[in-house]
Amino acid sequence: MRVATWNVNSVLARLPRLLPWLDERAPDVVCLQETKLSDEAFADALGASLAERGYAVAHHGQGQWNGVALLSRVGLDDVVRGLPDEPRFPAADSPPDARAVTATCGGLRVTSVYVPNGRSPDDPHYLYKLDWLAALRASVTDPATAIVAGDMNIAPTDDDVWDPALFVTSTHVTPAERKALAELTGLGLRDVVRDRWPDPRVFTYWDYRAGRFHQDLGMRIDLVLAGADPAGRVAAVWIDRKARKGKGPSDHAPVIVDLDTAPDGDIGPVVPPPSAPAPRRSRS
DNA sequence: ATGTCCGACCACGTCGGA
Repeated sequence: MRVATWNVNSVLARLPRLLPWLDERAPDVVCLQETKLSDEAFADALGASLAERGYAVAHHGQGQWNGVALLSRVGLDDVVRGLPDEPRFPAADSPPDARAVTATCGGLRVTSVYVPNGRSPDDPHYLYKLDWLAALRASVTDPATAIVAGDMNIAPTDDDVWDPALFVTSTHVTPAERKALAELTGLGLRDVVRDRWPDPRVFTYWDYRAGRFHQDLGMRIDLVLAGADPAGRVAAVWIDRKARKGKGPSDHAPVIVDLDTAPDGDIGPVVPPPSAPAPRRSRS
């Protein structure tokens, strides 16, 4: 089962990249962030194309900003939009941002998250970010079968930033944010990209400006956090840098995780074992 | 400081957000 997360920075602007990417990578479960559409507009723009490809969809959108979605072709059940008791910004009676959507897909409880940016450590939005992370942690009730994936807007360590010195006064790297993330992973969630790729300079986001992608000056802020069950079945993990290249990319690259099928589980298509004989090709 | 992109809007340029 292939699980992916991608901050698309407007799903409408990214349609010419998203649909070919789905066809090429064939993920079974996709967490999208920053769709920037209402639920109605998302259904109008993508409903038919996704149904054609076999995806069930749970979109949680608000229009101009934010917006998250889950696409799945291994089941999509018990959808929950938002987080229980999620904080609101700028005031407690403001409408909630569309930043999380959860469903059961292929036997896993998957949440697509778009953590608040924080803007700067002295901004009220930063405190909102910390509160939101606490609500996210509280929402994970069964860590063993959970996957929390998306744009965390936190670089877990200095190895996840192209130049830590430039970020000392910035959000994304502060001890409080990293502590909030550590408390989330402390539930028993593995950062599976870091497990697989322990060296520095493994990035998922590069600013559009100043040729940052070309120079590989990025950050790793898009994470796949996996509970014991999925983490124990990780077969492959990579950051799909190809999707960041070419014409009209998002500023984020997708993160892709392949899970082996459990021996007795009903969690999706079975991958043929490597020993299976290759299909004979007819010459014509 | 800031070489870009995105969506909105009393829209054809400017602005907030990232």
